[in-house]
Amino acid sequence: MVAQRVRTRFAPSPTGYLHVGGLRTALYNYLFAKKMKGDFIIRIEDTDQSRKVEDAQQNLIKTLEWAGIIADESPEHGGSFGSYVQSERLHIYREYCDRLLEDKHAYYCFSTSEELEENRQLQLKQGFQPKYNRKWLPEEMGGAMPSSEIRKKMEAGSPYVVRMKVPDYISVWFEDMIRGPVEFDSSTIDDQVLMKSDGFPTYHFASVIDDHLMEFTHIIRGEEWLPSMPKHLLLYEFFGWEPPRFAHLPLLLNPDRSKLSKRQGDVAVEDYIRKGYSCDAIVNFVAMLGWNEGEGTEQEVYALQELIDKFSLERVGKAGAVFNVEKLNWLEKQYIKHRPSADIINTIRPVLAAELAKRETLLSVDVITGDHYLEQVIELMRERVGFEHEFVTFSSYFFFEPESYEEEAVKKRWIPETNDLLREFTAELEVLEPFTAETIESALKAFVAPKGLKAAVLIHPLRILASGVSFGPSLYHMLEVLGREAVLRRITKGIDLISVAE
RNA sequence: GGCCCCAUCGACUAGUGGUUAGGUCAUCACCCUUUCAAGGUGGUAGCACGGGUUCGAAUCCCGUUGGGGUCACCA
Repeated sequence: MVAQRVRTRFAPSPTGYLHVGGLRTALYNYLFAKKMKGDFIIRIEDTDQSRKVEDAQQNLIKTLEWAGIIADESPEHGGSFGSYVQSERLHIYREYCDRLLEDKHAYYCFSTSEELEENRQLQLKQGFQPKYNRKWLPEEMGGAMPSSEIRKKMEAGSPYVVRMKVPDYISVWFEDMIRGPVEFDSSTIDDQVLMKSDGFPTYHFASVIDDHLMEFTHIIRGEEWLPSMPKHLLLYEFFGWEPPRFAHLPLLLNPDRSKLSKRQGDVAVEDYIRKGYSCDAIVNFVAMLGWNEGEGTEQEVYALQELIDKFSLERVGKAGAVFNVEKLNWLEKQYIKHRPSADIINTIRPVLAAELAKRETLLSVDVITGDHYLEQVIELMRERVGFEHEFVTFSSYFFFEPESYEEEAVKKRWIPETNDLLREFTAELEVLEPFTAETIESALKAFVAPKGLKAAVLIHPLRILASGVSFGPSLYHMLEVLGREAVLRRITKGIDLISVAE
């Protein structure tokens, strides 16, 4: 057999936002395809019109692209295997359904949902596993329903579904690329509905047909699909198609080890984007949830291209992984530490603009929105923030006057002489030339030494007056960036306020 | 409940018969230090249990327990 070009897919249903588990599934499909020099495709599974959400499709694709996962073929970009939206392929499913009907691998079923439910309850009460009772299985297929009855219903225009006829007592086997051999007994499988009464196919039917027609070589999906493998395999067999290779990924888990879900934290990728996580960190983090390079590697930080180069399905683990935000936070910090300031400026400028629209600043807007100023703030703060937007929000004193002073810190750092010392030192700052971290530092030390005081008696009050808070970057550098005018203004104002307070 | 999957520190994991069971996050202590971070050093902490196989099991087999998934005209 000639080696085929690898084709993988991510097939979400447009019912809302992109789930982080979905992101990982998409990512692994993408990484595997790219690693194998193949194609990654997005297909939209919208066979349930009732759950369809407006704009979900575009959002899904947009979010994947945000993460750097670009499809080679998709509803948005086209491709030669379209349409990539299942609701636009109804005629195809109809055609293949007819084939199954003709070959006696499927049959019409006119049972109503009430009837089905009644049957289920009855079986439950009798202690049986609930299963479709095959009431409408035709006589010629081994059932009890005469074809005349079926014809009568048809002619009356009664609503129906099409079910697949699962053979009794055969074993279905396949080799999962992650889990190895898995075996099922067909007697535990229900006669799955293939076509719903609204004329739409079910997931199971549509995905098998599309996976074959779109020539996917590998199906990489979540473990929750493992139990429906026999249905899918049987369909391949009915059609005489060779199934692709399958890999079922372990689930992403809540801290309590149940399937990752809302209610126990955020599950939408959009939630994390909104909080300020970068695509670098999210992708890196999610990639490591279930995959690792192995072989004694101690690397934790991987760029997307690096993941592509190193990815392999063999190194995907079998056990579920807890989505641990702590480590994600750490990763985010790693990226912030090393990201070029120009990139950071691009993302924080809008944040700053939004703040500026809300609040007055006494600083020069031209200066504080300029590259030079922002770059200085970034270099002072990059090891102290958890998210990029915190360059603005966490250290707002670089852009706005402090509105209050940390009470505890004032109490701790103020002695009776503090304000007098501050006044005296201010006079020196006024004439200091140039006004740099270096000169401020030596001025302060020279000021304090003859008095037999420690630098700390001024350092802490200065920080509090200049920033409003007791923590932050190097004081001297902070004052330099703020500039003489702002520093003097803040000290003067602060002395007044704090004197009054005492 | 039936079926299926899974099982190394609190979390993510390395480990494929012989290791003082390694790394990262978190946590604790110390160092650095004007604060907060960052960084450095060190520490606490793990092979679910029971049987086999073997000279030797975290590693192989069986069972138990535990966890999870799935049993729709949803995907």
